[in-house]
Amino acid sequence: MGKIKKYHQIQDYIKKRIQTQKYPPGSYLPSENEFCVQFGTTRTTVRKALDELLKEGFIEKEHGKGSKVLERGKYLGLLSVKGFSGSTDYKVKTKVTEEPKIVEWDPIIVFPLSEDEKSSQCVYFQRVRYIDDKPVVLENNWYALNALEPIKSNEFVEGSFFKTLSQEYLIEIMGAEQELRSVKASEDIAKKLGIAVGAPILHISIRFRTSRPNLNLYGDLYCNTTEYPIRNSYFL
Amino acid sequence: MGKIKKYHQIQDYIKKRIQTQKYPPGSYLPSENEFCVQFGTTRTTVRKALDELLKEGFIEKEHGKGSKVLERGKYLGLLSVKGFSGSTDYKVKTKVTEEPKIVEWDPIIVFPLSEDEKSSQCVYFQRVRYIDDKPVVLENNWYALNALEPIKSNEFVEGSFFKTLSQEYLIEIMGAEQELRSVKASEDIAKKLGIAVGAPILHISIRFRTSRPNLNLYGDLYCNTTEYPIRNSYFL
DNA sequence: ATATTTAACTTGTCTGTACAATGTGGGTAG
DNA sequence: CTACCCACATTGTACAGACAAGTTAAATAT
Repeated sequence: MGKIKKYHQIQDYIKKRIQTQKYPPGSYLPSENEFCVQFGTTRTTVRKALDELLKEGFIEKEHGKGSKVLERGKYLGLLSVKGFSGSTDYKVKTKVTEEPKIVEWDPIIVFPLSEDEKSSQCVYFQRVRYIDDKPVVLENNWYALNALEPIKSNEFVEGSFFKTLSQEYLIEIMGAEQELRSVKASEDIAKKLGIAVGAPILHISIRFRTSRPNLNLYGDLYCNTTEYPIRNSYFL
Repeated sequence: MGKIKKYHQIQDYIKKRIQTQKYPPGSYLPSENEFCVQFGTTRTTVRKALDELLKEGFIEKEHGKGSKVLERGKYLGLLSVKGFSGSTDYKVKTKVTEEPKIVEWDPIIVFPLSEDEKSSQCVYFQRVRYIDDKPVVLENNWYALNALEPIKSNEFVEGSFFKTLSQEYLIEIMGAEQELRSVKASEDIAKKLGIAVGAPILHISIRFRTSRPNLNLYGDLYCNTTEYPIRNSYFL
């Protein structure tokens, strides 16, 4: 064997089939013994692969039953508007207010760009999130053009940019850094969120790290938290 | 063997020695083979125990060298003031403005209390965090009296409440939920943080889950983010 | 028909072994 | 003295097998 690790091959094989919905969320993977036969290996190695997928949040294991495929993107630790995921209390709608287009980097991004990113132009788009038909979050996004092609918003899988990355490009979010500030709403933001100028607004700057080496996603969010606070939970 | 799992015994043994500083941060654990001899088992089992400690963030492994004890509380996902941990750019000081005392639950806590907690009184204390001698964070904390005795602030290990929990009571933080709001500073808060009334302030409500079954720690924080934004990063 | 038992299948724990890959320090050759 | 090499300790990967524990559905007994 060269440098390729067997458990890593198995892990990637299964991950790819999950991402492309060949193992859809909620379904059970083939049993460990079936994978052993398929890959001509032992349970130790198959279990190592499944353990990795467990840590990455792709599957969950049920003693005596099997390994179940999870809905990816219940992002642990990711900030989300209270009631966003799972809860059906609120109707969340997203409107793309600026179609993805190629522009220069915006100096508003607080994170230092890599040389690779600086040398490239970037793709920018803007969305507004509505809850109960009221605008709550204004979201700006950027990424380097040389790391990922522009994606038209009407090509978004189920209207979601992140789902598109996972299912169409096999790119996963590996982590993120965020900076939070409480600021007064500017005239422009106040107008877009339908609030008074000077009202307290939560400003969040995010850098998402992805599984594609040179691809970072940058976000700049403005949240009206008076009615819907931002939630964040993490475990382990 | 009954129901006790061998790897769990080893895991707990090592964890306890880390918590009580018998394996201090930065040091290396005995090798896997040494643990094998000590516990009369095989490397597979020892490695399983170490894997768990790895996931819990107690150790980190270095190929060819050994397992190094980590400083606990490089809080994955926990909100921290930019530059707080590790960075020596800022001098962070903490002042206890309200000594731990027994009071009734404050209705400001946004999380629902358990029946067990409601039936108990609670311990309350307040601290102010200073960076470069300027007040930046006002922090209120509560926990149920029937889950943990009151701890005097002069008994805090290195002035830290969380270090005290870990080292003196072997209680670890298992996770947390947070709610973030951008609000206007009230008169009281403005005075304590030395800012103007009505200035935008980041209000964070936290519930920490701990390894002690009935113990939750509740926090209510007010942050002046104009100079020092709040940072939050997570990975995996 | 209903309740119980059994068998088959699944994941979880553990033993024992072997070799690969990495890091360290000492010895050797230049 | 320096640079290289080698033996050694450590963690990483993988194999093969055994039994425990939880789940499910079919077979059996009532």
